[in-house]
Amino acid sequence: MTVAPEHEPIYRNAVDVIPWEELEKRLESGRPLRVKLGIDPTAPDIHLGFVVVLKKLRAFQELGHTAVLTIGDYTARVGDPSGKSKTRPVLSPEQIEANTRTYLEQAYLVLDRDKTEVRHNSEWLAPLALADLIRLTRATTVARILERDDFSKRFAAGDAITLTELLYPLMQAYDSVALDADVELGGTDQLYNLLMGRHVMEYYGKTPQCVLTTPLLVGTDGAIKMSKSIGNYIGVSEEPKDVFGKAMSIPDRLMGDYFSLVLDRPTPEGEPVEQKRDLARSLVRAFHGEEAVADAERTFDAVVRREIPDDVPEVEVGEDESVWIVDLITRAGFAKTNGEARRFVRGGGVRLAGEVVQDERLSVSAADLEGSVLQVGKRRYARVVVAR
RNA sequence: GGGGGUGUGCCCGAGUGGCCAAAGGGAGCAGACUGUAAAUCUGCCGGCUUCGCCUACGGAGGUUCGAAUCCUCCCGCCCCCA
Repeated sequence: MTVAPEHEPIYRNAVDVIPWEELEKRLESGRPLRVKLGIDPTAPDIHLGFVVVLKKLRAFQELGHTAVLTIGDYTARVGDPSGKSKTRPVLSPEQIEANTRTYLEQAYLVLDRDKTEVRHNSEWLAPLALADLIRLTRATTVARILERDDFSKRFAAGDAITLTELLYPLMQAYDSVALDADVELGGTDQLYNLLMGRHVMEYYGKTPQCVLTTPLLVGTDGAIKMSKSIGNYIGVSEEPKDVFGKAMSIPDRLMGDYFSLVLDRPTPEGEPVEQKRDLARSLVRAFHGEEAVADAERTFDAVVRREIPDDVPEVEVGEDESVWIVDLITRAGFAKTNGEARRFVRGGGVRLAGEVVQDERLSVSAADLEGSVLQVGKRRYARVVVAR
């Protein structure tokens, strides 16, 4: 069996396609496939790492298939205890709903709204009775669950694994049963869960879904996969200037990944800096439109040249105050504690009106401060305004 | 149900009565260099208007002039047996 050329966008960059012959057969059948992608509404924003798999879903849509975006509202309510011993805070229905809303809005930056079916897994998980759950648990065995890499590692390391966590793959798999998924997409870290979907569908007498995984995008730190909690992410709804700046801070060696996985085009020829500018512009364009590009780039250049950007945030001081420099830094939100602010000054990282502040005890009257720009570190600025 | 182990700063991890705000490493932040890259070097890295004070070594008590270090109880986690 060979792959039809028009299906190339489906397979491009895919890591696992299981079983590919079956997927090919279904693609060939001419019927619109139900392509499932699950998202957990645990954080309010989508970042580039998720865009990778969204793009893949989009590729299916382009070929006329149905994207089934599955919101894990029920699973979010239970609270996924994955990762170490900390139980994640259980989200309230309101938070979940709010997250879902922004999620969808952002997802439609990539997806075709008209070919997207949005479902919530509370729809079928909430009504499950204990007997139903027990039936579901019989679909697999402890050994099978534990063979999964992260579980086996944690088990071997003697870390805690809650029963809820063990149930997670089953719940996700049950989503596929309820949705009659033809294909389920996910990052490579989802492979196990996706395969569980196949297994459980079969157990319920359904035709097992095909599974396709996409690579995990490494974050801006160049070290590990992009994640909100690590802070190495670029969010699709971030300010254009931040998207641009963060893109410029990605290590050179990741250019190829970003072009191919996020922008879906080959890395252009040229110097690394130029490639990166291209990337930065393209990202801003994709999420904020062409008109935001020039401005973001201008701001970036100004910051690099250590000029003061046009739109600096303001710090307010009282009319008659004499303001201590350390306090000013904290008030501007550049330091969480006075101690931290003090350290910035000691380290020579603070400028006021262009002058490096030498003495952490410096105090300046509000009148003298008015209009001056406070700079902390290389690229954080605030303009002092007097409240009257 | 029984037995054993363990709990240190963002993370890992030393420390077993004073010299401990606590070694070392990682992460992070700031500075130099630069392309908001990589590598390297330097400094900082509990709080406080800081030559001092306060809070801290799972929690609560206790012993002591003095405890992260010793004792008691409690809690969490892990392992083994049942």
